[in-house]
Amino acid sequence: MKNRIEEIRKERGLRQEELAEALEVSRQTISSLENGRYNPSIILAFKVAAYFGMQIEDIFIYEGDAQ
Amino acid sequence: MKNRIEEIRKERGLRQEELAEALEVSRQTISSLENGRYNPSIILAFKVAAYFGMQIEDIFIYEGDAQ
DNA sequence: CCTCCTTGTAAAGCTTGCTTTACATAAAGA
DNA sequence: TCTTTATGTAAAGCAAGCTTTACAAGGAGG
Repeated sequence: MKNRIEEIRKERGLRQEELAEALEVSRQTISSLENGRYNPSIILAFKVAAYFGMQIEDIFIYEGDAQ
Repeated sequence: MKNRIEEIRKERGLRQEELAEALEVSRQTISSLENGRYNPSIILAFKVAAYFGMQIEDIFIYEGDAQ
């Protein structure tokens, strides 16, 4: 799974901490997602998509079985 | 999170076990998802959507913060 | 140089997603 | 009645997502 969180966050001029607060997660969670340390839960993916006003599929890119 | 897995599975004439096999998870996982015992990982949500040829948002319904 | 701001990352711990094994039950058919 | 098929669910255990605390490092500005 790749994701475009960092890209979209920066487009909107947000800091990791601001995004974290808006999504009700820790800053480390945002950092970890942006750097691919783990995948979000589906709940968090929905929150991200809702906050950005986008579809999950436009933010998170599933690349087959591996990862 | 609600989901339409059971509904779509039945539309397509599949047993839980067949769907489980196709998605490479256990039958209990399908049963648990259909009965709302827990939410899927985002990877599994992507697999379900890909298998059904639908968008995640059309199968899984996020209902705000609770659940 | 010093300080602040932003980000990266690690460790420990809790919670949740998923597995295997196992048993129960209802429906359908011989 | 007996058996088979499909489904529900529980328990134990491992893996992954997320938290808090903590520290490191680069860039910008005084």
